[in-house]
Amino acid sequence: MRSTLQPGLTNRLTKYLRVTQQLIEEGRDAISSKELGDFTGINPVQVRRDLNAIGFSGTRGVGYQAYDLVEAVRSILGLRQTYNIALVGAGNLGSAIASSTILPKRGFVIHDVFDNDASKIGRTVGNVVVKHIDELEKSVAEADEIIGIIATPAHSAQAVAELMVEAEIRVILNYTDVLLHVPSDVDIHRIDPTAQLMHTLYYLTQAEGEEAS
Amino acid sequence: MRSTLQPGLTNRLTKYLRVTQQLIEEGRDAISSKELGDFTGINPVQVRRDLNAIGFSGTRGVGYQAYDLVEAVRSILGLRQTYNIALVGAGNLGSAIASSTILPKRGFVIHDVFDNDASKIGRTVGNVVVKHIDELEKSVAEADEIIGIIATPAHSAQAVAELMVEAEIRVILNYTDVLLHVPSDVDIHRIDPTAQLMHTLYYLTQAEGEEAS
DNA sequence: ATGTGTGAAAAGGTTCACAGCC
DNA sequence: GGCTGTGAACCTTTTCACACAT
Repeated sequence: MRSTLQPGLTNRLTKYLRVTQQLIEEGRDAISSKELGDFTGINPVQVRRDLNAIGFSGTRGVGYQAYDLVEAVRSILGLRQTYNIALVGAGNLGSAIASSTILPKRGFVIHDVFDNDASKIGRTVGNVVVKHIDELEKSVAEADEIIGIIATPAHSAQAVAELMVEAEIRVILNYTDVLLHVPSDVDIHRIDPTAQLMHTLYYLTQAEGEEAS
Repeated sequence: MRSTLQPGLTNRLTKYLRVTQQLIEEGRDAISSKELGDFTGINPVQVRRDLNAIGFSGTRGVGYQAYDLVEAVRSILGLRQTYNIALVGAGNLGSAIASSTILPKRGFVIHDVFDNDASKIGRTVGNVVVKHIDELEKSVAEADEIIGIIATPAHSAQAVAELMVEAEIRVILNYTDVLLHVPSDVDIHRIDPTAQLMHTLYYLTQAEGEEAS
């Protein structure tokens, strides 16, 4: 509980956490810095320095104890509680998110799902019953939700974001491709698959131009 | 067409590109480095240095010309062609991805959709007819696809990845939460919303612990 | 042998400060 | 006034090299 960790470090720790959790599910026991590096795209030396920095040690010639590593990282990051999430949009995308196993595995629970389409209200997606968007503020307050997910058509996204801000949501995951305008104390994260594609394709096409050997 | 740009730079350029394209859609004409910084989370000074590095200039007191900026970045990154994509999984998630506007806007076309569920074959998602997964290799070769998206249930993901590798797909976008094991010349990108959440929540909860004023 | 731990050097990013053009 | 352009100091990350434990 000492001073705040650096942004880069915490970001990398979350990556180690996800990879290690998955490897544990595959039945793995010990994990090397090289493996963590391969799966996260982070340099193995950096991995070792990071784990060292949070006071976690491996055994030479073997690697790091997977289960202990997960516990160490979770306790350092303070990720021991679960967070309730408000999801807006009960279409294909919203349904997919609500039934995904990714969120619950990391301590996130889709606690409420909202839509403005009367035909969807009352249906069940994932484990929850879809409510009308008008109930958002009340539900968010009741379930103490600080995270919201926008999975609506693009044209509704800004309006939904404003409702969320009004309801004191602090972090918004935006699955649409519109730029949301919100106060600066609200964190926006856009899920944009093209970001990674563009970056990767640049190197792929570069490499093709250099066929010389 | 000179030497390869640094990874960090290309990565940031894609962010400027996305934000600028969106602002243009909102009718904007000129954009300041501060705005680009706010929407991308990148330091404004860094933004100016980056644009300078690719030889793009703004006008003092005004900012950067949005349309020209998009063109400059696209030509530097070589993102002028369109790429055909093979999408596997025609459930809720696959349908959502196939009908999303994000990909086409950036030059990506969902050209083929596959599933192994007979009841889905022949249906239309987005603009394309769902084919049986057995046709993947042939379709990928015909449409020259080097990008694949996995939007299946988790238990099929590894098998699909292997089919894609077999079909010479080079870049895989993985929407499931399994760790895919593939040869190292294949790029895997996992769409994981929790990465950003965990990182953000760490700072949010830290801040709460420091209520001192 | 294999994989951690760590010093030292180099590269990349961030921040401050300020000059210069609209 | 507003915002770009850039030098200089500083911090973070990457990489090389090698000692050391199992």
